[in-house]
Amino acid sequence: MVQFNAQHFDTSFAALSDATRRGVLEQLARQDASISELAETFEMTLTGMKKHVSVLEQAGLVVTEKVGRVRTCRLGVSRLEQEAAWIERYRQMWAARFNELDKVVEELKRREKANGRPS
Amino acid sequence: MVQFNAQHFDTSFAALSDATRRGVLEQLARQDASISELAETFEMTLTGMKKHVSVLEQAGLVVTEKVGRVRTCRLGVSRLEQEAAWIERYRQMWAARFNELDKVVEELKRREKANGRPS
DNA sequence: ATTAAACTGAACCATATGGTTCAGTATTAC
DNA sequence: GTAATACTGAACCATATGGTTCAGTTTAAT
Repeated sequence: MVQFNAQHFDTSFAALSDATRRGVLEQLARQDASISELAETFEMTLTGMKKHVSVLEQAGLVVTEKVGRVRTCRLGVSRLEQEAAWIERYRQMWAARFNELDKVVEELKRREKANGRPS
Repeated sequence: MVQFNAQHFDTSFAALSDATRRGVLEQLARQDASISELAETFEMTLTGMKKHVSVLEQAGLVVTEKVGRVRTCRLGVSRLEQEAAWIERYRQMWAARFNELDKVVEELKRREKANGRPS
């Protein structure tokens, strides 16, 4: 079960914080793959890759289905919408903060100019 | 020193994967703060908060300056541009992948319709 | 000159992470 | 029926993470 509370961000950002897992996402974007195939691509044991896939699955970034003896992995429903939104909000706050600084700097320049002029 | 190689994503996504650290970023977006102030907000020891700030600093999300005995923390230069770009690229691959599926579904529908019609 | 405040570093702790090996189980191929 | 394939789970390992306490150091206030 994918979570949607505050922990949600913890889970998905953590999932993205590993190069192998980001690589898995890129591979799955091109084509669905089995655990074996992913393990081979990233030169890792099956067990190791299984763990990575589980992490991605927890984050809702990947879904898997086992038919016969092979488990097929595909991109999940999470389009990282909330994560993109969080980052965008941060960027806006960042911008707002620095616009404030710009205003201060402008104000200082204005005053300096006024002082430089003989009263 | 902030890193800009492949590890860069590891570092910054990991930095974002903790609720306290995301909270610190939001607080700093409103106003610069000392370690003490941040520690108080998040009900944590100074030492604990110092560690979080260090993680954010490593990721370039925060810069600090110590004057006198207080270290002031402010938002850093990283505007998460590359991170936002990575996520956007992922979203586009995701979309492309599902458009493909849509095409397949449409094709199936088309054929079904054709078959349903008496030849 | 003392004392208090603000940080810092080392040491410690419990738990998580990223990997492995080894020993299964279930499917498929021969 | 036997053997190979594909995965799975348990156990283990080293290192990282998120937190603490304790013992400093430096700076500011009295």
